[in-house]
Amino acid sequence: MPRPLSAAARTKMLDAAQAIIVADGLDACTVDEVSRRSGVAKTTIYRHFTNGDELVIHAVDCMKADVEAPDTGTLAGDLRALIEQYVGSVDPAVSRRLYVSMLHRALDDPQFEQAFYRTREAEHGPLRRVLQRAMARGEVDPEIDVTFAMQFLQGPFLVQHLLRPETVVLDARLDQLIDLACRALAPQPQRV
Amino acid sequence: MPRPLSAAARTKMLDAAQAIIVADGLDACTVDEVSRRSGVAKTTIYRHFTNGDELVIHAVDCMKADVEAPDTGTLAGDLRALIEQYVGSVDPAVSRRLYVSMLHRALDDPQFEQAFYRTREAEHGPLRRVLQRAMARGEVDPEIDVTFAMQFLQGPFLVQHLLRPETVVLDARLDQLIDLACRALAPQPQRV
DNA sequence: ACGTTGCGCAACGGTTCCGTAGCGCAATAT
DNA sequence: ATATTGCGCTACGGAACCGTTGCGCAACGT
Repeated sequence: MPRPLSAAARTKMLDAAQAIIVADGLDACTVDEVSRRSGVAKTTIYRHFTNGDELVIHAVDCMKADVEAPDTGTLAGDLRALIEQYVGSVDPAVSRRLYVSMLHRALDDPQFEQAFYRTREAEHGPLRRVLQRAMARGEVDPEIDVTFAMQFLQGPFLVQHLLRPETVVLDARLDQLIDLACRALAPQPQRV
Repeated sequence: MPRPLSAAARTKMLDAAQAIIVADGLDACTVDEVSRRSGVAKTTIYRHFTNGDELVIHAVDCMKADVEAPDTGTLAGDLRALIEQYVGSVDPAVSRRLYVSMLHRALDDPQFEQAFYRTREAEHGPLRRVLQRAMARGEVDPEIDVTFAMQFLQGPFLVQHLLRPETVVLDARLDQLIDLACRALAPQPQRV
């Protein structure tokens, strides 16, 4: 039985990779830098991962914010709880940086594209559950498709997150935003 | 009076830069590559621009899609017309690539950040005008802030554009999307 | 206890991009 | 007509990454 790869070294380099990503961004997370900051030899890194991208992707995969689907009884309440969980568990600036960098790498690299989708799914799974519950309660127009409603809900927050980083997310507008979204998705009472 | 820099050379290199950006993306638009594909010597490029970034930014600034604010009489109609103009004037794949790359570079470079905002403003200025007209007509709840409504309208399309490139924008969902957005922004008739 | 084998270290070759230098040529302002 | 000066060419030095090699050491399985 061959001697197994050292779990300690693996931990050290993945930890360092994550630290680098948080501190300096995904692009600063190079093999040389991980080696330098972790104390793990570069050769060892290549014994654990076939190339640098694999290392980075593994590190990113371990960084998913775990958000749970709340159940406050109303869609608006659930949305608010979801967002509070989210902004409480990750630094918006770091998250934004990582998001953009992943999106960028995903342009040319299917590996990163899939990793990006995994992260997205982990973050938006709870949203989907919340939404489906709201639909079951009749809070959402039954003609509206779930995926479609998801896009609709994510949209304004994505704009805030990506394009308006200077705006604090949890300001007075949040309620208005949630209110508008719920209003849009609500079943139409009278006409049509 | 010193001999002026050659306008012909400048045109050639800017054209080449744009061609590269469209064909292979912003990251492929390097000084060496522009020199190679334009036939303009690298040294000449540096006589026209202080560094490679300036060249790229100039090229990008000349690539803005010029969209005009339509006036169909209704917010929904204007929105639809705007989107049709947009998808008719730029290749979504190219636009998406450029958008993400600019966003990425803007993370660390204020020059690119400003260039990105300029492009955004050029594209979304018409949207703002359309929206303001709708507000003047009373199609939008007067309590809603313009910038806020902008974010709300852009959001779902940004999601489509950035995250769901496989989805064609002009499918049946477009009407539904516009319908939902208008529904959300409409003045509340009865309660509250 | 022994030998296999992963680990650390240092260095290398390769690639890509940056920005610069030196030189001959040709266009242009006067 | 001539001198100035931008242009093209080739090459260079430097930086950042990548992935690999060779070697001595130490840890782990048998």
